[in-house]
Amino acid sequence: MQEERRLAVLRAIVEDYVATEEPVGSKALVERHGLGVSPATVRNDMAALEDEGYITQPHTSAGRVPTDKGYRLFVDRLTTVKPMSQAERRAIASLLDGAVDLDDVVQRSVRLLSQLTRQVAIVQYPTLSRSTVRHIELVALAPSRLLVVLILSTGRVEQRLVELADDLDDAAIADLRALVNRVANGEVIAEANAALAALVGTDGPVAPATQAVVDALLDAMSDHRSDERILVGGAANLARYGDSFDSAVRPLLEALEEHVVLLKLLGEATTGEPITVRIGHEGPYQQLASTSVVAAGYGPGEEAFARLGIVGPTRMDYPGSMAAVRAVARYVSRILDEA
Amino acid sequence: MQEERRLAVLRAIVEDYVATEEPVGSKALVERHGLGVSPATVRNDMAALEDEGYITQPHTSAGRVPTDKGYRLFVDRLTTVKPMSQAERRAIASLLDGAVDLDDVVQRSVRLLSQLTRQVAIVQYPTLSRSTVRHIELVALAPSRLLVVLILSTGRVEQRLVELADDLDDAAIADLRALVNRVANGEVIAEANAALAALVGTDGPVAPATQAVVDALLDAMSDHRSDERILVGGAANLARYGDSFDSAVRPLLEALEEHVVLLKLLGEATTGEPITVRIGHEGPYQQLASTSVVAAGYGPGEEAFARLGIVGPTRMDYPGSMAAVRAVARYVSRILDEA
DNA sequence: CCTGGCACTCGCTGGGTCGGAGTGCCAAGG
DNA sequence: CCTTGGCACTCCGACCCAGCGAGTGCCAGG
Repeated sequence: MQEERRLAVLRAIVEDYVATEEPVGSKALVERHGLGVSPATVRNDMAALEDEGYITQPHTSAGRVPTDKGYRLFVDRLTTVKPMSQAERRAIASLLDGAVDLDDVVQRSVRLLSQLTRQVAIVQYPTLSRSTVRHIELVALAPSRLLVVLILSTGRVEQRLVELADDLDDAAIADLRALVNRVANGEVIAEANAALAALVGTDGPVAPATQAVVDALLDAMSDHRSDERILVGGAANLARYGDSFDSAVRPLLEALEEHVVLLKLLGEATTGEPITVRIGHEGPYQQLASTSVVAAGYGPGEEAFARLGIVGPTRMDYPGSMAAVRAVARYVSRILDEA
Repeated sequence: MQEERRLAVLRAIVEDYVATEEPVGSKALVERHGLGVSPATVRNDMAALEDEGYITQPHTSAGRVPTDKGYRLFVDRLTTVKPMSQAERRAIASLLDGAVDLDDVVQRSVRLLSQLTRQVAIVQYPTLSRSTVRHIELVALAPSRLLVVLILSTGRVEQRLVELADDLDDAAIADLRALVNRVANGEVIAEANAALAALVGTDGPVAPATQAVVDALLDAMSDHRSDERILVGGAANLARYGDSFDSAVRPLLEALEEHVVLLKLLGEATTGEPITVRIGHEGPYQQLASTSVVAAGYGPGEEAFARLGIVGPTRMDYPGSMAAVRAVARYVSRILDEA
């Protein structure tokens, strides 16, 4: 069955090219992999694969290199996400279990991912949108200064400083605290937002202090920064790119600063598949044509409410990266479940 | 006065080399700077400067390049930190004034510094050690689950989740809250730490809930991570290094991941001078021999309690970098003063 | 002490050669 | 019909070599 062998040849090409970073020729291929056929046969297959657009040669009379389309086929049909070894699982679990709070979980995840895959890792902070209000605290710093602290179910804490026009005594603060907590506690952000807005939106006059505190809360909740926050790590791995500095490292280095771009990369396909792979040109960013993204959603329960992943050269170890990303996403989800 | 002219020659060499990134020869020097002497004269001066170790030639019959010692002399004696332009000051002020909390201040500072200097920027989060306890909040998430929130004067918020062996009612929680706040509020971290420790250190039996809460607080306060936290930004500027990828970019990229190393770089000379410059080899890290650090302390009041700065190639615009670092440090200090 | 002149050094550039890896094609064999 | 060995061809990359030019060091004269 020659169709099957052709796919085996493609797989071999991808694996060899990923390993050696050099165009792979027919002779080396039959030697390194036990294909059981002659180089000439492989050459025929390679010609066919090239016709179909799965591989290409950098120049006449050089070996073959996988195209983006070739990687795509490899990822979709020629590989299964290999499970992590027992030791790796333990390492992941022990590192993540030591986290003390949400920020720490995110930081550790980034480090973990970048070390496991030896690529640049990206972890999005859990978005506010699906979390609920756990508690609102008002602290009087001075008679006319109030610290408003918003604690969310994801463990995120937002704070705002409020200057009041007139002084408030403890009882008034307690009343206000009780009021906002009664209205907002346990609600999803959007609901809490609406409820608080309604509180001051009624016709009757509203105490200026209430107004100020509610404003601060609305500001903290609608804070888009939190939705867009991500953490990047492992940039040192870019140093291993070796060649192709201009074509790959430079644009990526620039993209890493643009968190909005990274979010788009991570979030391109939020639905369906548990793990998504974007390869090379498959995306709106021409400058990132030679980089790939492996990402997965994570979050407590079934619903993924934030994403994490890695970014690397198209020439990367996809099975390994996918396994690492999936494993870390699972463990982080579990941690969040427990919290 | 030939001594003076020699220094002028050194200054001209540094400036030209920084601008062109190429060894500078005697002829180009007299043309680009109005030195008023002939190339031959400059050559004599250059020979003398080379004897003294301030400049060197990459190979015979090439132009001269400043040595670390030459940069040092340049920074110490040949340059004054030029004040920022009015427009730049306004830009700094307006960008930093928009910050909503401490994290935001740090993030904006990094962005600002990296944009102003076009180098990699590093900002250390204010250390806990000199901040005071503003408020401690206890939130009952469930009868046996308590969220402990520690709010510090610097605006930092630490939180810990505490699982209690037995349930606590609201009154008990209120009592406990009042107790820890009475003991710790307004105290410097170290004092609060001691006071809290004393609370459970006495001979008499202590309620397990109190013990658990105090443990969580002590943990949060002694948290060394906070002392070591820094934010890095502007790594994309590394792409401009162009040449010397292996010698400069790679080790620096690796160092950027090692926050401990960065802290050492930033903190090397905490005292004395308002702004410190480490040039090339002047430090324990051989791999960073071709990078320089410009850093300054910042903090409310007179005392600097954290540092910020930039990292770049030894071949950098020192006057500009120093001006930017100093300006940002001042503005951040002012912001913290107000908060 | 500065300056013009002069011989010298040495890295960089461009052209030309050569070897080797790899290909495509073809004819023969299973 | 697929596979295989053979063979001519292509083309990259390494190597060598010469010429150029920027820059230097030194010296003698002002």
